[in-house]
Amino acid sequence: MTYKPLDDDTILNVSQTFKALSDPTRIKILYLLFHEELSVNEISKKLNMQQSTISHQLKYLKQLRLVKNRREKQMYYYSPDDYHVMNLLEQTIDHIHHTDQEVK
Amino acid sequence: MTYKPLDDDTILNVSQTFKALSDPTRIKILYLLFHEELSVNEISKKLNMQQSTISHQLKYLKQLRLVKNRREKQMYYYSPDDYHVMNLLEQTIDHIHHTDQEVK
DNA sequence: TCTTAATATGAACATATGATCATATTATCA
DNA sequence: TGATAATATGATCATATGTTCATATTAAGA
Repeated sequence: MTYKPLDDDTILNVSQTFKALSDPTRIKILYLLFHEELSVNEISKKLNMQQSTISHQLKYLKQLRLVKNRREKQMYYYSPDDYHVMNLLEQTIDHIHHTDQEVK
Repeated sequence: MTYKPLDDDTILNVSQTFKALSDPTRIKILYLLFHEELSVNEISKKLNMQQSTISHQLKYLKQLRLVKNRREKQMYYYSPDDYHVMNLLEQTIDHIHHTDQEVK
């Protein structure tokens, strides 16, 4: 494999992708959405967190196009919108589950 | 696929893994080491960054066991130590390279 | 139209983070 | 042993980040 320096755009793009997955709240949200489409209120109830917190994080995830939403009456239903990133998350969860936990 | 809430340890572990990959400097270091074993000085010269900065980040990566080192005379040679994480990085770089860059 | 439900938004704040500077540590070799 | 090379470390600082609070926005239904 030949070495080719990464350009700045790529590095920024990669770091943003991983940063999106580096926060516990965002991980929980994505993991929920992985299994079912949910409204903001449903997410905040399931995670027992403030509606505002969830809304802010959903906005963050939407800006990065990791989730999308659709309106139904007064509610917005969110769902994943990036197969590759969801795959990274799934892989990593699986890997950790299959690895001895006492890393410390 | 059945839904099973993530336990706190797993979430922390996952977030730490992605956080390690969320910083441009750490990405550059890991990408260099992906191709060859290097000393601290060599890394700092290749990246044109301060020795102290590199040393701090290597310590961070070593604590997470993403890199290891071996001594040779006064020098420490660093190399990757986590196949799964290096794989995540490689996958993501490849994916971004194969995706249209004009995201925004 | 008034009220309520659902969501979004902006300011504020505390904490986390990454780089830098100065200096310490360690080993090598003359 | 004294000087030098390579690396590590700790303090400091500016910026980034995540949450909260209060409030705005929007749509639906009585």
